[in-house]
Amino acid sequence: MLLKEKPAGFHDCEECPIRHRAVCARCEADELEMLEGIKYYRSYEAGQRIIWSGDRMEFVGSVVSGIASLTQTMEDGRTQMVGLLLPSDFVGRPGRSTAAYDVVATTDLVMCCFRKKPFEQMMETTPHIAQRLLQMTLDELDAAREWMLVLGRKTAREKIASLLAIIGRRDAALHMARADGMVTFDLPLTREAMADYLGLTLETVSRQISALKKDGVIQLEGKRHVIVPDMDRLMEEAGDDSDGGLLN
Amino acid sequence: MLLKEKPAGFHDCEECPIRHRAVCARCEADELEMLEGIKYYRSYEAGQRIIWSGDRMEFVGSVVSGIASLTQTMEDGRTQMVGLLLPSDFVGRPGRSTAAYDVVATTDLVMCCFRKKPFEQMMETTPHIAQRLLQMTLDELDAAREWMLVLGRKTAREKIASLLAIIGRRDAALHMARADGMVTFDLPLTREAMADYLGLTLETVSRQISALKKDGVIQLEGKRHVIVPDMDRLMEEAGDDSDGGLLN
DNA sequence: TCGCGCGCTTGATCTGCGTCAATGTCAGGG
DNA sequence: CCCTGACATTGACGCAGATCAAGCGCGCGA
Repeated sequence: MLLKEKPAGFHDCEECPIRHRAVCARCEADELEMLEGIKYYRSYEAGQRIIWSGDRMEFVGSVVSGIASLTQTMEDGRTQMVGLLLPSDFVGRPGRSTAAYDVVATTDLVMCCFRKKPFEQMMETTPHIAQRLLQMTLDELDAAREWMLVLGRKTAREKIASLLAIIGRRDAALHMARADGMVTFDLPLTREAMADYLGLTLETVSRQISALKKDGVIQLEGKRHVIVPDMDRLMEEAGDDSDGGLLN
Repeated sequence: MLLKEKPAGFHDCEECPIRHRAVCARCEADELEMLEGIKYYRSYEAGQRIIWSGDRMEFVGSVVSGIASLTQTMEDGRTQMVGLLLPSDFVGRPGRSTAAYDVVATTDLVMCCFRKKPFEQMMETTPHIAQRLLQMTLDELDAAREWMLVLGRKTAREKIASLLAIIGRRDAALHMARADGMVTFDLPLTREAMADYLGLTLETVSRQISALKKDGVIQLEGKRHVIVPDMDRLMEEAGDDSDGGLLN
């Protein structure tokens, strides 16, 4: 759905992720903003497909709120999620005209979009955009490669722990670590989506979550709300020696 | 080993991959060339480790000849290859000071290196470099994500077929397709390296290669030389619906 | 020329996870 | 209130691929 107004809580350039964390490290978004009809907001419902693999890409943009996922599917239906897009993450590929993966709204979602052609022209005349995009793309590449280790070499239990650690870490950074060291968050994914991300079946995901719960690594409230009493323990379960953050 | 001379066959900027396929889409390498001591060549022997994960990165560069691989290793020794670097591929990450993965020379290798600091300064003043690097990084990201599907969802047989298809395709493009449609190449990897790339054990790699041979999908001359009578058949075995090339 | 070691193959057995199937839980709608 | 459908859990069973182990082929240095 195309939004006539900027979504509530997002005024002008100020809170727009393009400005803060994505393209516009030095406020090129202001300039984009001024170009009539280039920038617009759009909302999607959970489960809605935003882009089909192979489609023409009409826009690039970034996630304002909600979660989207990049997935690849084989003819026989096997699917693998290849990227999890969180608020401020960039979608699309300057210089390529057709999409390489499906993009699906995993939760209700608001995107901030730019028409592709003018954006590309903008990129050529405004060096900071390319430099900023390069940094973001390198971050995504690192994340993808870290995930390759998870997919290729970790056990089901370690996979689950890795996923929980990533989501937990991100949430801890967002909401500040709690005094008692506990980390708490809602899982934004169904068991099936987790399975697609981890290269498992949903049954295995469910079993391993139950096992982690039984062993006291996590606690559950309902199906989706996770409490991690000891983040270090969780990361140990994940077989994780990395610091997880981007150290630079 | 630091080379005093440019390696045979590589004169000035002309054949340097930085010029042709990597950073220097519009000949910035000429400028770099002029900066004393910034650019140099270096050779490594097969098996030699070029960079340890966590090390300070002193340089960025690109592969001139040979094959390098990016690998991640867990404390217990499980390792996953997260990238295969072929001639013209870029190594290193502007803006980050420590390496995130091990880089290992899989074959004898020659690299073309730039000292990192001056290269970064160069990038700020020469927009085309960042734009070129962005395109390359996006390509690598696509490759990494395609590989996530292989790691997460494909069977051992499909994994092997996928790897052979990638190498074969690349080689076919390089040496031009043969009239009879056969594709022929040498495997640049040991069975163990293939296993690390595919998230398998070397025994499984060996067995599946034998199986593909028995079924007539490939032929072998010695251990390493592969003949693919029918590339389409191989790609079918790989479960591959993608075009493989970058369509743009 | 021989022996040594490395890369590779092949066999036997084990096991983690996929598969199939039944059941549980909960929110929303009539 | 119950019915329905989406999501999740749990159990029984089988198989692809890991693990353990033995042996092969070939290049290389003594």
